[in-house]
Amino acid sequence: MVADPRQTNDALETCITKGIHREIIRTVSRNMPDPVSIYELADLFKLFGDSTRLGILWALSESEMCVCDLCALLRMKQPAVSHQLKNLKQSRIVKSRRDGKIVYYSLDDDHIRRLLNLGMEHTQES
Amino acid sequence: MVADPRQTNDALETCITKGIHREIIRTVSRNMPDPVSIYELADLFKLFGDSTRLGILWALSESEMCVCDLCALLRMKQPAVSHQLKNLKQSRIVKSRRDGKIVYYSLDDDHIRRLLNLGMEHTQES
DNA sequence: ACTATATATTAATATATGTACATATGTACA
DNA sequence: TGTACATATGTACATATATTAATATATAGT
Repeated sequence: MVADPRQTNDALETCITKGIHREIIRTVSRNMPDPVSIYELADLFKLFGDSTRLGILWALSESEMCVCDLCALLRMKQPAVSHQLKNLKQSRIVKSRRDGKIVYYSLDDDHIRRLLNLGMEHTQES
Repeated sequence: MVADPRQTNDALETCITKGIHREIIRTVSRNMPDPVSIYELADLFKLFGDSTRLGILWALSESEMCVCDLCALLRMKQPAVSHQLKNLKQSRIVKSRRDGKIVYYSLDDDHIRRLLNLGMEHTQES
């Protein structure tokens, strides 16, 4: 929960020693995204922050796959996979297409793949 | 919780109709990162998946700031800020330096800034 | 229409996570 | 060394989130 950064007038008095870095606070405050954007971004990352979903996402970054394939690959129960796919689809991280009985899932756009790779770069480097 | 994708032999039998897309599963399975990497990556993204921390991170992407500054900017209680900074620091997302009584925090490396921007790009575009 | 299979949904429970409060630690300065 | 301030930590509580099992829906083929 983030307070609205556009109303920081009295917040500047929060510090006991009041005037510390007032200029920085004002400047940063002007450049902060609005709270709604922060929320939406947090919701995006939240979905990346679970190894189950991340496994699904990584798999889909390699190839379009059906639910059944994902179950086999990740050794998960089908309802669990469907459940996570639903979350991911609602946030437009993955998309699906149906071919008869089978529903194929894939990443919604290339940002997702780039986020995965960039994140992995960071965790692997140190 | 992700099962070890290197042991998918019998998992291939999970589907009732057994042989669906066996080749895809084998190929993707070979390209999956090991489970530990998936976990670490999930832990990274988990920390991005909260609007409180994301506010802190965005602020720090604009400028190095002390705890007190962050409290004022985000209108949060000091222990709450410190608590999140501790999490972020443990995962090497932020780093700190002390100057007398004051501890300054900043982003640990440029991957973090790029992840923030890339994520924001994705949420803003649709 | 009936059956089998692939996927989706629902509800219950367990677990993880953030928050708030009290308190502790560390640093500077008198 | 004693006081004030900046930051850190620990615990309890509330809430969010994942997981599971049971069940429902949708589609294809007979």
